Amino acid sequence: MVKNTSYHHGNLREQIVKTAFKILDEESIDSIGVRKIARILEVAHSAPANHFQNKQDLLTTLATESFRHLVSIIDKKIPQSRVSLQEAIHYFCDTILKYGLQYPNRYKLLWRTEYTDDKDSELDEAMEEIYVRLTSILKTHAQKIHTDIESQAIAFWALIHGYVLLRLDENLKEGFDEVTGLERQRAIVDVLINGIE
Amino acid sequence: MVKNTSYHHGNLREQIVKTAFKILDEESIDSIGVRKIARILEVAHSAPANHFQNKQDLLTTLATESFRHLVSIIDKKIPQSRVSLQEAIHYFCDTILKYGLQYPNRYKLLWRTEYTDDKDSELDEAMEEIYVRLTSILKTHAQKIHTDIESQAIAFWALIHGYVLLRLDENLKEGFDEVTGLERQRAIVDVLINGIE
DNA sequence: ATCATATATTGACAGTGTCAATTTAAACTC
DNA sequence: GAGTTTAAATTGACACTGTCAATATATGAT
Repeated sequence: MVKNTSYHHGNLREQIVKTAFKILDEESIDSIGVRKIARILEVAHSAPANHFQNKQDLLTTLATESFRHLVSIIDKKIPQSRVSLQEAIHYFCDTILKYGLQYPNRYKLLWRTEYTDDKDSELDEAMEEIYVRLTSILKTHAQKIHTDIESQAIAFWALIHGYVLLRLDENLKEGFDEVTGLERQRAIVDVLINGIE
Repeated sequence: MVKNTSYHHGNLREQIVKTAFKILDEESIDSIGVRKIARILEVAHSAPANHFQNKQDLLTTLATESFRHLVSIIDKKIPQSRVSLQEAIHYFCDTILKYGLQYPNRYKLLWRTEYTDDKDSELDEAMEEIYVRLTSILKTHAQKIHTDIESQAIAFWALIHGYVLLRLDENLKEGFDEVTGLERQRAIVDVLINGIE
């Protein structure tokens, strides 16, 4: 199915990324291995080296693509400026949570810089786009906000980011968060919105 | 120095934990290895197996001890009930951030359940204590808070936890958080306090 | 002093990531 | 179209890793 009679694979790089994502989604970050991927694709254990310098390079590619994917999701139905600040913030936060719940390991990979190459400018720029989306929401409603917009952005980002990770790592002990779905998230985000208005 | 002329090491378990913490603090979670530790302690590569079933078991011990350590720090000068809610919350959050900045890899290990044994009840209980500390602060000032105390607790915890991780993972892009020290943290926590009062 | 137990050793196995040297296929040039 | 260059895949090696089984040794209890 994947095997190709020709010596040259043709689109091996693409297949490697695809397989790596599959392992990432079905298992974990640490389950990703270059030899394992090569075995799955029925190719020599060292074949991936032609397309990725090393494992970190591969993970950096996964992170960069994931960032772009997430940004594209956000942009798909980004609220117009006429909606309320609350609506816009909730849209942003809901999208992040939804993505995290759907792709837990991708979400973790996005922010764990020890796995990726911190000198990679493409990754840097892809990540930056997330912050741009959030700050632009706050800026369009700046008239409602008193004081420092940067602190507000960091506050919202820390809140939603922390909550998503707590959910993904199952750090909210039993009974501590039996409210599922988006309800809890809406509640805590509302507290913060209440704090800035 | 570590080497002991006797066949039996005497306190090998203790030494393993100590060495593991050293590697954790100076390098990373993934740098911890049972063979590596054995090499450092000049014992056979399989000696640690007598004290820890496997690597996960060792990491679970590190996490449990770290939780207890963190709780002991919190308890050392936990504010009395007479201080303001704001003071009490700031004390809690500052302590968490300070610990995270001092022991970044321990902090990460605490919440990354994929490294530890999620069936370990000791670890569970040690973690639970953190939440107990936070909720008790909110409860002693319950009169000032309107609505759902659980959501408030989760909101604060998500905010501080998220902020600490953003700092540790260096996810706050350049210029996005040039305010160092506790200043930024105080600012975002104040926003949330403002939201609940 | 003997025996049981706890602890440490040795050796093996299947993995891993990353090199270097080699072979093959495709692409480009004359 | 033939010859050469270049890209991509292969093979083999190296030094690691965690874990298991079999063995050896020392300690503590009887």
